[in-house]
Amino acid sequence: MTESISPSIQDYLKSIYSLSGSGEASTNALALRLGVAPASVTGMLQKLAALRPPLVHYQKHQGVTLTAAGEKAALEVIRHHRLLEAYLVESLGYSWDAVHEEACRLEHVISEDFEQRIAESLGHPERDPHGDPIPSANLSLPHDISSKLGEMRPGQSAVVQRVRSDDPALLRHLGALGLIPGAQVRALEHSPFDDNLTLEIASHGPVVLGPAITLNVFVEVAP
Amino acid sequence: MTESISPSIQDYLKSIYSLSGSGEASTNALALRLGVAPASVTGMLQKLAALRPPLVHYQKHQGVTLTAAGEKAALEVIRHHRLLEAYLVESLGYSWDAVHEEACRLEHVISEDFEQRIAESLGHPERDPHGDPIPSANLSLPHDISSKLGEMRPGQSAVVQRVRSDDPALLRHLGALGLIPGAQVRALEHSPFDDNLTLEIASHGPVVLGPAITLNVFVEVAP
DNA sequence: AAAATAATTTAGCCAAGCCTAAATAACAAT
DNA sequence: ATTGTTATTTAGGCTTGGCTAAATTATTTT
Repeated sequence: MTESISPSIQDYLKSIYSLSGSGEASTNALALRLGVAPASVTGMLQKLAALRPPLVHYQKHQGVTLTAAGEKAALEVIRHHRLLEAYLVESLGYSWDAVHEEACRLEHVISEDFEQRIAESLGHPERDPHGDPIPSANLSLPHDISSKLGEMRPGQSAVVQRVRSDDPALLRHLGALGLIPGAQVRALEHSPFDDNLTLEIASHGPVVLGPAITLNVFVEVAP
Repeated sequence: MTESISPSIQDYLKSIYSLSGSGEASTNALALRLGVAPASVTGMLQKLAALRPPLVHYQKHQGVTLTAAGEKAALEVIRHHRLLEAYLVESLGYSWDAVHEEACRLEHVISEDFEQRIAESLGHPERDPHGDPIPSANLSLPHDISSKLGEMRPGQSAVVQRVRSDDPALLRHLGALGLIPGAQVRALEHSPFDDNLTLEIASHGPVVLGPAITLNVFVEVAP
């Protein structure tokens, strides 16, 4: 029935899933994200499209998107990954900057039984430690209504929803600033040319943040 | 320095370790245990012996044993495996017959950090759910002084130490009998020809057990 | 000791996933 | 429209860890 979906394939599906949020994923972008030569990506895409059932829609030179089967497989891996991240933090005392790598290795090998048990022991959490939503057991995801921190303007208040980064150093930095999911923030000032944002973070001092940070933190702006 | 030790190599080392408890491991025995053709084993053994440092002592037609480096690597994997089995039972509510398969997949991918955290959270256990000793963090193992249940004779009492099996069905059966590590038993009768043993298991009725069982359960006989 | 059997090794092959180098297609700019 | 640039694909190879079939070595039996 379903051809075995190798760890490598799972990684491709994950990457295609996140890159094709905005349209189609390009060969180059995938190669960059996967740390692999573009030619290798082409080869794999051809293979994924030739599987029965196909996991991707692929036509030469036109990027790639997931089929329904591909998306299902991707969401299964993403659920594993995010549940694991939550479990590592909640139950084993990992810090949020150390979980990504471990989850990346574990996500390919845990059983559905394991998945269910950690989900249960965590009380079926809806978000991982970075604020990313965890696909439910039937693989549905809530609609995302957050906007970028960098789009806030002076006077607006918001709650941090999600931090998009796997870089331990950046995550530690954000943690030290208190810029973590749930944090209350208020925009104080915006510099038009460098796009810096001066931000007041509840229970921490005000800070000036560049776009490298503000474009990767997502917030829900207060009404 | 150390060439990367792939999951496949780890499996070979594990198998060589347990098979060479009694002397040297043969190509055929390894093939059988690993579920692989004998020719594949030969190929891998040649490779393991050619690594720098070599992981095995190997000479054509003469079986194989681990080098110091090979044994270290084997014990690391075994520590992972047994700690994981303990963790799955203690912290995630697995039954003892379901942990082997999961641990077999996880053992190759967990980090030293993960290992340390589960060891700590379990209070550095000395045995896994089947009674197998867990190598300590510095990879030492206690000397085993147990004997086979099948060697008990009427009148002797003992405590079950260890059950050697990965077969879920057998483990469930033993669990139902109460024949688990820690159980107190007394030999009532021994049939010389079929080697059956009639055993009284504390808090359970007496049962007659064949050698398929009694040779795979290890006990410490009371003085 | 020779022959039969069993165990092991060699030889040659395959699939998965990666690589580099060369060819081609798409896109942008004059 | 032609040229240059960039993105992508093709072609050919490599490594890992398997496989089968045939050859060889070891062991047992007669």
